[in-house]
Amino acid sequence: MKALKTKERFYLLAETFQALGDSSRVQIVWSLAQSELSVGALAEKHDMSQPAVSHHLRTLRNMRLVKVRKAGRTSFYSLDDDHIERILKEGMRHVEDLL
Amino acid sequence: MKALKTKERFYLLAETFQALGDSSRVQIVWSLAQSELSVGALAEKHDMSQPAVSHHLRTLRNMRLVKVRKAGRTSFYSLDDDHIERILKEGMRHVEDLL
DNA sequence: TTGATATATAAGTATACGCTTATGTATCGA
DNA sequence: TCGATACATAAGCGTATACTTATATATCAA
Repeated sequence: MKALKTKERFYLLAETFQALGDSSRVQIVWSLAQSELSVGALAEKHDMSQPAVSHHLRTLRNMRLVKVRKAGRTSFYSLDDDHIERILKEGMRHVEDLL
Repeated sequence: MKALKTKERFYLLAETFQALGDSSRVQIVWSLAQSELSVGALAEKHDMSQPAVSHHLRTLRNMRLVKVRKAGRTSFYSLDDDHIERILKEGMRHVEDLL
């Protein structure tokens, strides 16, 4: 698995950015960069339906941007690794320069 | 223009990542991180049609990820600022961890 | 000016995506 | 066990996006 073709790496890279390329998802990820949150808490915080949040979290999980910790019937989500927050912050710095 | 609403900043952030969230575009941007290139050179390098490349470059220009320098009938593209390359590299580090 | 080159734009089409509504699954409390 | 809670998944719909083909604009060379 180590010797993945260059094209496939770029494909994964694009998929990663695409996962962040939605207003709802990037706000979810931003919230998770501050603290671990449950699905319901995310839905309430961002005024979204529970299925919509769940769907977005699956997209983010697929790209390993977030991870789950299950406790009883509650699923707590958090960022999967340190890269994610750096990508977000660097992206936000770019956006701030646009203003 | 400085006091942009939080929601709008996240919307721009999502648009920025979305611009990078395509396999063709992210490869184009990666190439431009190495050197300035013309539209034709990019089309040849990545085996894409000229209109397709031009269209992608417009998307990237809209988010100020790339900039143009015109010389005669040739348009040379390069990255717009330093954030872009850092976002790419950090994203690639995340992807490498997936392998 | 004429033809060729380099890029940009437009129109049309096929696919992908995000939302809502409805339903399924698992866990807890009584 | 039964009902309620928390989350996940499925289906369906409307919109957005990425490509190709065709055409427009601008510059250079002769």
